[in-house]
Parts: sequence; structure tokens; C-alpha cells
Amino acid sequence: MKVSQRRTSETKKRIAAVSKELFSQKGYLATSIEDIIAASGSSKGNLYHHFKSKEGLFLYLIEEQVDEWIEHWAKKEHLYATAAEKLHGLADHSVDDFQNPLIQAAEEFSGSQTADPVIVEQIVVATNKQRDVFQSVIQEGIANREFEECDGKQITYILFALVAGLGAARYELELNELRALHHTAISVFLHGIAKKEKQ
Amino acid sequence: MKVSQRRTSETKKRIAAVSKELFSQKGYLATSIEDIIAASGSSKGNLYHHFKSKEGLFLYLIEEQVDEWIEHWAKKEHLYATAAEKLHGLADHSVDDFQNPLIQAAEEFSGSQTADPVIVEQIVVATNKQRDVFQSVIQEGIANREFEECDGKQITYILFALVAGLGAARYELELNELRALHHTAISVFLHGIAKKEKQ
DNA sequence: GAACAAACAGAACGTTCGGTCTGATAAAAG
DNA sequence: CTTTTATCAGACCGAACGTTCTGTTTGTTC
Repeated sequence: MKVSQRRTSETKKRIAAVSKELFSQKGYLATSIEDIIAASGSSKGNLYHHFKSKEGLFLYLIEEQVDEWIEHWAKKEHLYATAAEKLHGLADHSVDDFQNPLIQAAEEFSGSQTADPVIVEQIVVATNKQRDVFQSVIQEGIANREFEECDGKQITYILFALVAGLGAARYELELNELRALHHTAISVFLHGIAKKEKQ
Repeated sequence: MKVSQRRTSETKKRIAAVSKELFSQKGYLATSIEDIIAASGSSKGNLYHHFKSKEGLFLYLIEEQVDEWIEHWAKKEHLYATAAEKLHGLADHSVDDFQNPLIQAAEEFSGSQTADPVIVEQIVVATNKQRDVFQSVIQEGIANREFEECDGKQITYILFALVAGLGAARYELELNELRALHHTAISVFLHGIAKKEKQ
């Protein structure tokens, strides 16, 4: 049987899209199931038909987000020649995909101790996947001798913290300012780890 | 009347101390009034006798925290000679005083739209007071010609974001690792904005 | 069209939330 | 001792929470 599977519901996607935006805007706890169904025009029964719980829905969103982010980056990475350029590219990529709000909601989620530890761990796994992308660029730069010899893991932590921290400015700043801020930050960071020419 | 005011209750301080820790650990929303009174051994009536609301209590904690942070820094600042050293000092100061957890709870608080806008604004004011401390050191460094001529405000944003972002690593890392990470980050940052000697 | 399951709606459930209210207690003031 | 007032306790409230339940619609298969 080819089985024309009832067309896999757009409803699920709609609920996912709406709740992603709500979680990003208001955070995990402050977003209620009621909010989500009101904004998606669906119903509770329907939401719980497609997702097994609020936490499950959230995890689904995080994983989807990270996978997309990585996939999109994979398509763009070759456009940048050097590791330094790639870091600028990653900054743009991070701003454009609005990864940060959801990532911050994930931190809030993980921090609150009522959360199911199994799901928390899966979220950490997803976050680490993203950090790995940064780390591989850093390592490439070190191997290239673009960057100074250093502890790549530590430097990655710092870079990741920088980008995550900048994401918090998204409410106060315009998109263009935010982008500019990211580039300045990456420039400072690059100066900071650049090979010293003479000295 | 000298009025020996019933010794201003240690209870208030106890509630403040306990709730500060809970908010830091679990975030604002995930910490309930019930949690606080259970951990402080007090009662609801008592809590609401000393604080007018949960939001009011939170604001009280933020302001107290920021004021203490600034006060302590004022006592330490003169120990550092250059602007660069001061930034390292600020990093230590930030790690030691565990400012970040509460600050992150503040971001969660501010982000959730149900919060009283008046209180949100007062929290922003408090946060900006902290940023100003960083900014004045940056400006000092620029005036000194320790740092490159640059947009001090933007650089301050970046530095603040960096420190805030690093604070998020506090759950995964030991205190010593966290401190080391902060120093490396400041070093990279300083390299990034340092005067170029020759070039 | 009969049978079935997926997709949906929304009432209802038990719990927990922040906040209020009525008093009890105890220390200071007269 | 009596009055007053800050301090405390905890029962209680309506609202909101995440989740479950029952039932209806709708598309697919025979």
C-alpha cells in the first residue's frame, strides 16, 4: 500500500510555528497552552494529539531549530574562504535565524528544576551540536595558523557565550544595529585571537 | 521619641536571602511563594507583610544586589592601576558575587509580558547602572590610549554581553574553571581592542 | 454506504498559582 | 494591667495552569 497517509497535517506545523514564536517572545513558562491554541486557532485536544506534552513540544521545536540552523549553515559555509570570514558568516547566520530567543528559552527551561531531566539532557545535546559548528571553525582557524595556538574548546565557549549574550540585546535594538553589533563583536574577537604579525 | 522600633525584623532579611537564592537557581516564574516560605520557615502572611508582591520582592532583590555590587566594586577599583587590569578585576568581581543568575532571572522576568511594566523599567534602570560601571572603565581606557579609539558604548554592550553570556556556563563548570574562562575571555577582548603597537 | 482511524473541539479535572483575610502572639507604651 | 501595634500564621479565594476525557467531524478503505 502506497497509503496516501492523510496529508500529514499542516496543523502540526502551524502549532509548531506559532508556539515557536510565542516561546521565543515570552519564554517557556510564560507561554501557556491556552496562548498557543488561541494563536494557532486550534484546540487543546488537537495540540495533545500531535504532541505528547508541553515539554515534548518544546523539545521538538529546539531540535527542529538546531537541525535547520546547521543545515542552512552547511549550505552557506563554502561561501566563506577563511575561518575569520566564516565567523562573521556565523554571526550573520545567528542573527538572521533568530536562534537566540529560543535558545534562551531553552536555558530558562533547563534551569527550572521542575523540568523532566530526560528532556533537559536532549536539549543540552542539541545545543552542543550548535557549539560544535563554532568549534570546528575555530579549530580550522588554528590549524590554518589564522588564529593563535590556543585552547580551542575554551575559545569556543567564549565565542558562543558572546553570541548568546548579544542575543539578549534583541529587544532593545533594531535588527540592523544588532547585526552591526555582532560584526563588531566578531571583529574584536578576531583581533583578540589573531596571529601576531611581528611582536 | 527615639522609638526603638521593634528590631527591624531579621525575618525580612531571611526571606530576602532565601528567595534570592531560589530565584537565582530556578528563575523567577519557577520559584513560587510557597517555595520561598517553605525554605525560609516563614508564612505567607509574613511575607506579604514585608513585601507588597512577588514582583516587589524581586525588584527589591535586584536593587539590593546591584547596589551591593557597585558598592563593593567601588572599594576594590583603586587596587587596579590600568583600565585593562580593571576589566580583569570586574570579571573576578562578577564571578565572585554571582551577579549573573539573578540578572538572568531578571531577563526572564522582563521578557515575560505579564510583568508590571513599571517594575520592568526599574529593573532596566538597575541593570544599566551596572553597565555604566563597565562603560566608565572602557572610556577611561580609551582616554588613556590603552584601548583603540572606538565607539565606547558599542564596545561596552559587547563586553557586557560577553560577561552575561559566560554566566550561563555556571551550571556546567566548576567555579575555578568559570573564573579561568572569564579571564581568558577578558584577555581575548583586551587583545581585540588594544592599541596596535606598530602596524 | 459501512467501518475505521486520524484529526479535531472543548468541557472538565486536579493542582498550583499569587494574593487576601481573619486572627493569634508578643513586645512596647501608657 | 491595658492598650496599641508590628509581627507572624495559615485557611481561604478565584484564576490559571497542564493534562485528560468524551465526543464529533472528516477523509480513506473496502
